[in-house]
Amino acid sequence: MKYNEYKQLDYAGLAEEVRAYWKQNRIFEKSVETRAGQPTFVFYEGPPSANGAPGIHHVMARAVKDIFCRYKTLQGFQVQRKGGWDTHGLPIELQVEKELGITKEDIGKTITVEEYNARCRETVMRFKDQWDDLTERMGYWVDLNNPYITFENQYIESNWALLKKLYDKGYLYKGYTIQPFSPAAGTGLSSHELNQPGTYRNVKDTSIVAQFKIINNQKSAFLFEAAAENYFLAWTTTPWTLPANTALAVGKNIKYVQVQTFNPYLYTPATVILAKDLLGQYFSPKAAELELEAYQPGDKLIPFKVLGEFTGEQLAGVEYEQLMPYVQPDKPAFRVLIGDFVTTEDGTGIVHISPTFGADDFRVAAQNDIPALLVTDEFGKPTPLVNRQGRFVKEVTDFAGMPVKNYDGLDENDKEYKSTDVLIAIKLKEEGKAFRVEKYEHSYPHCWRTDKPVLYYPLDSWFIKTTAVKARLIELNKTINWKPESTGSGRFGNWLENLVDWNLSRSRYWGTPLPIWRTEEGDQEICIGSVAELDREIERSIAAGFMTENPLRAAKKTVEKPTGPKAEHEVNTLLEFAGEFVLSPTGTEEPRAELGITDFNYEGFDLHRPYVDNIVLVSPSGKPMKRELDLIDVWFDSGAMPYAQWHYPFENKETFDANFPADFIAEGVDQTRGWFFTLHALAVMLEDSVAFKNVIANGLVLDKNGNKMSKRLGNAVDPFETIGRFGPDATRWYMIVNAPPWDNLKFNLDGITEVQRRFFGTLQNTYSFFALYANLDGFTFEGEEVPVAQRTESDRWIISRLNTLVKEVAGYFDDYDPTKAARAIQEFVADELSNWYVRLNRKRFWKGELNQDKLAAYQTLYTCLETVAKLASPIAPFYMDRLFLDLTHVSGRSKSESVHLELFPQVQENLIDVDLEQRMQLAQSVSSLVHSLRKKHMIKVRQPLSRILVPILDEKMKTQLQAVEDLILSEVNVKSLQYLEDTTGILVKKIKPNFKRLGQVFGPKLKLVAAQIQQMSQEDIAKMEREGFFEIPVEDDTTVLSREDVEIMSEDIPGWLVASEGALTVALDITITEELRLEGMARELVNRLQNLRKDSGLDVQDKIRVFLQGGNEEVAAAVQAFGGYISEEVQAVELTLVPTLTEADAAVLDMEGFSLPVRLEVAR
RNA sequence: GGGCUUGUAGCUCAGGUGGUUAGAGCGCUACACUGAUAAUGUAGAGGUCCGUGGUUCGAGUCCACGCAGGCCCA
Repeated sequence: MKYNEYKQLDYAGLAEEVRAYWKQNRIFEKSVETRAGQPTFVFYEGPPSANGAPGIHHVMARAVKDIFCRYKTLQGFQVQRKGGWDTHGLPIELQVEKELGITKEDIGKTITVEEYNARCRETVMRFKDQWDDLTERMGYWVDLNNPYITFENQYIESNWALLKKLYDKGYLYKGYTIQPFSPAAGTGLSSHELNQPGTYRNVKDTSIVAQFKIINNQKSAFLFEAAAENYFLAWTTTPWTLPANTALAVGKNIKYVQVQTFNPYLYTPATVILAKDLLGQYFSPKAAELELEAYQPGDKLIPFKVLGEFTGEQLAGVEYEQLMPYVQPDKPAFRVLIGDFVTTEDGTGIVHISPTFGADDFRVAAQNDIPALLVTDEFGKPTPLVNRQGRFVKEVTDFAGMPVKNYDGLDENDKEYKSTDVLIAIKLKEEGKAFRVEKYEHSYPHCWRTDKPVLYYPLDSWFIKTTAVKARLIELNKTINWKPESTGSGRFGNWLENLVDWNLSRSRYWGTPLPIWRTEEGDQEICIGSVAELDREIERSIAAGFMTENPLRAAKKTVEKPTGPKAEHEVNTLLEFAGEFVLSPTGTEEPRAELGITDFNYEGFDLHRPYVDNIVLVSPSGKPMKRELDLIDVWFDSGAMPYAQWHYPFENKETFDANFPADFIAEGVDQTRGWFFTLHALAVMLEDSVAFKNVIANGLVLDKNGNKMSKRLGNAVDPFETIGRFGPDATRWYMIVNAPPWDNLKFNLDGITEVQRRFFGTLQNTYSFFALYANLDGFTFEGEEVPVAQRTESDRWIISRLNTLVKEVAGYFDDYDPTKAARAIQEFVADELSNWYVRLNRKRFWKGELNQDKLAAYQTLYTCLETVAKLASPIAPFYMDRLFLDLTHVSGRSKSESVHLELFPQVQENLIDVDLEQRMQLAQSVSSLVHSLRKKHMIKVRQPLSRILVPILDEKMKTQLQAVEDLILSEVNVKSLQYLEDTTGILVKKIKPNFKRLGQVFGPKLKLVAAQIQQMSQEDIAKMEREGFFEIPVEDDTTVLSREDVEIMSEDIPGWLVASEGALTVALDITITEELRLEGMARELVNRLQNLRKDSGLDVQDKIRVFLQGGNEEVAAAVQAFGGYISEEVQAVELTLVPTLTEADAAVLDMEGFSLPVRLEVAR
């Protein structure tokens, strides 16, 4: 049997062949099956959304996932990889709306929710085929046949079960969030709607800088040392929110000043606090000269005096009196907080906080336990001080019923018109609570439907009370191994530190419905946790007369052909897809009590809107309950994936237990607050556990110039094209070797070419070299292995390096650092295996019979190749599998069908020889220095030289060098190596202070000492070497230097050619004797004859007869002296000098200076 | 605006705990080698280590403040 030989390797074609082989032989499945019963390594697939085409960054992300799953499989773990699809969410809705040319407004009008959702269901899987294709082509092993799909009923049911569990623990509650709200339209607006063109407009509003009176207590005492009355100045462009103020925010590092001055409207003395940077906005420099005492009420210039300066941090916690005391809070408020959103760009550097009317305000208040001001409406429900019509509630007596913006359509140009903001300003001025009132022009959002101003307003929302487990979230996060570490402690850690409750609600259509049914008054509700429970409740509702039939058991319905202004084909598409899931009979007539959960026909109903919305349940007191219309955040879908992918807790309990938590996940760093968080939050709340133990947060894939890839800019790289051109292995290798996955990758196709040449090309060359000669010699690795101890120095060296490599690579993979693993492998293959081991040992492979030495060479090289194939197989799965199989098919050393079914190589510590690795390094350095000397003096390597001289520093160095002496001599073509032991008087030496050591002793005096050392003469150095110490003067004193305080190295040997590298010095004798000259000539002849052999198309094993034309004395002498050597090298059975050769049958060798006719005959 | 992160040769990247001549590969130039040959070796050119301050005998490395790019959040 022969090793496969390749003329020219097509990497992409090879990968396709291997892919087909895997498919045919079910290698992926076997890689999981054969590990049954072994410890599991759990991996979670973060589900991609298939509503867009995959990009090159997905290749990156998935390569990272794949590498560790393959690696752990090699380590003997069973690694199940269930694929998944994320199918809900706003992007899908927006895409559908764009395609149909509709807006959210049309849903329920020109298109039914049913049709709309059918369209979403179709759209979301549109690119599934492309995704599956890429997955296979790039070699990402994941189970595509049984993926979890978030829109399936079972998945939704699992979500419901989890929500119910949270509900039962009291973690699910209804509250509010601050959202854009249009009182004129009576509806909330999405950020998408707010981003419509024309919604933001420049308007002139009344802005107020209000004075908040500081309470004198322990916290604020430092302010009252200088003044008896102090006020905070806070600016707002929405004065209508001032009655709802409950706090003020300052910037932690912003500087604030305390300023004594006068109120400009009442002319009363006032000491105010504001940001130092903004002092100039409120106080004229011209007034700085004025005396406070000279101030007369009504003076245009108001004098001021800075009394003190503080940071925001010092002001935090200071309390003040409520500005407009209409409504009282239910817990302590009116305090200064630190807010990261505070700036000194405008205003006063102090921000007024009204938790009901600002998103920042709400968040910072919640984090600091500051209440919002609320009143109770006629239904007993808490409401803010402004109602849903945009008017003040009656409790705000002075302004009761007034619209906070001009919702009555009054003419604002009318002289009599006064906005509510202006009325508030007037009141504050009168009370001495306004420091400045002025018109302010800014950009403010307006409702795209009514053109009226939008308010930021609290809207009902369902929350998961993540803050209740905040401490535990933080604690458990510390047990997670984050790559890079900073994402876990920094970005994710900080996020947890500033945690707010998880807002679950989404006012949309295509997603998992919130399974909560409520009475109209909200006094009774039920959270449904399963289809069975819903079924029971429906039956109760039917009994109570609220429903007539149970859709979970209903007969098949068909979708009515929609009417309306839609294109015919769209209607058909809708019908087509609707048909796949519309209700069909369950076929069961059993009484409901007997219905087991799995008895439901999950294809027979749909848990999406609108079907669930049509279900009306009955409350314990007999009232109807309707579903809360919200959908839940899609992030819940993906965070629930550890449970829902198995339809847990309804099925697969054992599978779930065996696969929770994950050992490893990997996604983009942008998932920090997305998937990483929702996985973590749900696991902590539901299981009091982490959801994953190791996580790689990978960076972005940018174009080669570091710009984001986008279709619009046309710089996006097509993954199919790239893989088709370079093959998946080089693509993956490039991505991994170039930069750690968590750094952004500047993706450059040239880089793949380079990787292909440098790594794959070199490895393939090495394999081809091996295969060529192994086939000739019939080497199949049969019989005994030559004991490593009996192999050559270089064999043992490469085997030692190989084992070191195995250890390193396993360490890097274990540490989730694939880049270091790839770099180590690449360096080994290119520099050590190919450019040193193979180069030095070439002759052993093609010279002579298959003796033990040759066998050892084959075995060594084979072992290296096979081991490299295993080590690199997680990263380059196709190529390495082919390499592995090409080797093992002949050797039979493994019967595995694939390298991916193998076990990772075990390091053999006893084969690692550090001394040997060191001396080979020495050999490489010496050779490199000799090469460099030859180069400098234009002496070809073919010209033998007589000797090298190496000054040795100690005995060990000598022994080390002696062991590799032959290697060096043959590599550099020199006859002998001499060791120079007593160097005194021969070597010129250089001395250098050991700064690290001396620095610690002398500190500031180091410079003096160093100067003294550098002035030491050759005699001084010799004395120091002899006696082991040396005295030098330092200032008035002397100090004794020991041998360790300095470094001494050779610099020159007079009369020799010298080169040095660090402490190593090499001298070369370049005298060329007659003998050497003839040998050089012989080598030239060998070289020319070899070329001729090759040019004549001879096979490497052909024997020849050589006839050289006589007449040249040099040639004659060389043949005379080295005929045997020449014959052996060129495999000549005869080497003869003949008087004349006719031009017809002779070739002419160019011998640099003369021509030499020659005739070759193949000897049969 | 905030949090996190990156910035070292033309390009891609290394540079534990501070130590005086800052490295590698690619690319470029020159030379050599030639039974691995679309390979290989040797040498050379190429650096304000993003900037400014500071700590230190000594800073690419530590600290502060900036600048530029990126991500997330607002």
